[in-house]
Amino acid sequence: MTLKLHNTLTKKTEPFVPMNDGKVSLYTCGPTVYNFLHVGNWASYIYWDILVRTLTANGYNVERVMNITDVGHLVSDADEGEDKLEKGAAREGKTAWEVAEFYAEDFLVGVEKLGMLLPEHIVKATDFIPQQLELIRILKEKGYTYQIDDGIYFDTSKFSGYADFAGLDLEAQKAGARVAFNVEKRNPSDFAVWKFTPTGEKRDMEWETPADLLDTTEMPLQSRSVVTRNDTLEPKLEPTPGLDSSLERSSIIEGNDRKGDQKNNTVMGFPGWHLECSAMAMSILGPTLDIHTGGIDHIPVHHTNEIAQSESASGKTFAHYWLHNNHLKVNGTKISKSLDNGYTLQDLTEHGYGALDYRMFILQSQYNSEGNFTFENVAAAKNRLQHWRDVAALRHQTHDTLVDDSVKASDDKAVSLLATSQAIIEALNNNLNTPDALHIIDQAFSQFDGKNPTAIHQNGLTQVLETIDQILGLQLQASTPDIDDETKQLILQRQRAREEKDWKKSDQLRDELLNRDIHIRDSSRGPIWSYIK
RNA sequence: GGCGCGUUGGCGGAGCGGUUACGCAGGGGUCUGCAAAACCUCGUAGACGGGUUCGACUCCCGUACGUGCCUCCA
Repeated sequence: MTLKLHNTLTKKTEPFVPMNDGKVSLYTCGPTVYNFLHVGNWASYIYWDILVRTLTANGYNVERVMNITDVGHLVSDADEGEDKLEKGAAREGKTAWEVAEFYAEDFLVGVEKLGMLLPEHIVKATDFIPQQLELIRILKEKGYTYQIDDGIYFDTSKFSGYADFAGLDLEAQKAGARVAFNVEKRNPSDFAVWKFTPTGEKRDMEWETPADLLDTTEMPLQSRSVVTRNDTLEPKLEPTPGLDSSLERSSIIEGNDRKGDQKNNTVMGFPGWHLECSAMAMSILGPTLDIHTGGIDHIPVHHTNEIAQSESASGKTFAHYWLHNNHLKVNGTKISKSLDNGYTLQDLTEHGYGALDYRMFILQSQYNSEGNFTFENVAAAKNRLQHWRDVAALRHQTHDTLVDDSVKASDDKAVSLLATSQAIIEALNNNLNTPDALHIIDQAFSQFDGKNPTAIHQNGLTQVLETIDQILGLQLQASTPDIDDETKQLILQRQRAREEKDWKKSDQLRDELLNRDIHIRDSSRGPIWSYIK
């Protein structure tokens, strides 16, 4: 069966056909590194890791870019409010650069713990400032941008079909809007590609705005207050006449270290959040991508804007396939700061769950369905994974001096296991149906339950484990190493004691094995060991 | 207020217009030195009301509830 994926662009599940045979270019919206990632963030990256592994299993050579947003992502996706990085810096008494580095590092640690493959390119927004400025330059030359007091904006009315991707009803949204928007914007949906550093504010992260990007006729009046319209509860914020003068405001802050900048007519600024993804994706992978992935929340704003600015600049389709993961809920409700339910990997550890237990939990739902995180549900996943590890440990116990693998090859188990690997891939080819893949594995593993380990075809089992580890990344083999010779001796000694009906000694030895985290169960055909975890 | 999505057994969660999903948890039984495991077995899911159909959990409409975005939180 060929790979089928649900494409947000066409709103259909359709066969995946890449631009170039055997090659796939993929862009994944990465984290904004201003805090620890929570379970919902991680879910997204686990699903896209499965996507990459599935593409690879289908024979594709995947080139993937993931960004790390370390500048410009404002508290609101709509370019209002504070910069998340600068806010994080203030909170922790560090610079934005330090905050970004710390959480970017933590992200990579999490990626490893969760058994994810590293993208070919992990890139920071701050390392692609020239490319972002170049993209603005192209958009400006083509007439898609305009400048207002606080930045350079993209005029969404000039990109026909702006509302199509997300199925937006712009008029209805406008009418229903309950908050202020920057009244200088030509359209409520217009977004900043470059924001000027507000007067009086010293940012850790800011860059010189190239002169050719600025409107020469009307230099940005940095210090003018942003006029906002607010038609709800807040009092009207009408600009006070007289105070709305840039010169007056500027003079108030003359004493700061930006005085020199002013003299040179240098305008400092920083990129808009949407810009970085387009700039990095296109500069590394070219103007058109095979697949672009991200969270479902990005459809109406971030990805809509990415498409608008990318396609306006290049004149080409930005991405053929758009995949979106649904959100994970926690205890039946959404993850939000105010509820303090954004559990981190550290929280999981404190509750006794490992990263791979969490990975298993995530795989139990399909990426485009709404999952529900509870510790009870993670416990269920942990038990399932533990069972799989017990099966994986059987591969160390399949030796039988009288019956080797070649004899067992006639056993039907080997054959059915071979089909299992293919069945797993086919389940994933059906729009990454991970729950179905898990079901197939359970079915295959149920063959081993109650079987004498020496009857198991070792190569067959090892091959299936390899497939599972490759495609689902659950590290079944790495987490179940063979036991050492000394421990094996203890097991043999215990067997002898049991044969002599020396129950006291055999129980003692069992306790000693428990101390080594090895659990023994006495099957009708001899002892079977497994790991305690 | 506007736009959208969802509702499957104790919990999680798929496929499918007519045949067991599966997992976790739980009940009963067999086996066993004990323990554990294993094996057998049980619970008779599809929010509610209509419609289409020979037949619907699966398609259509409505109602209720939940939830998401538009607005600060992925």
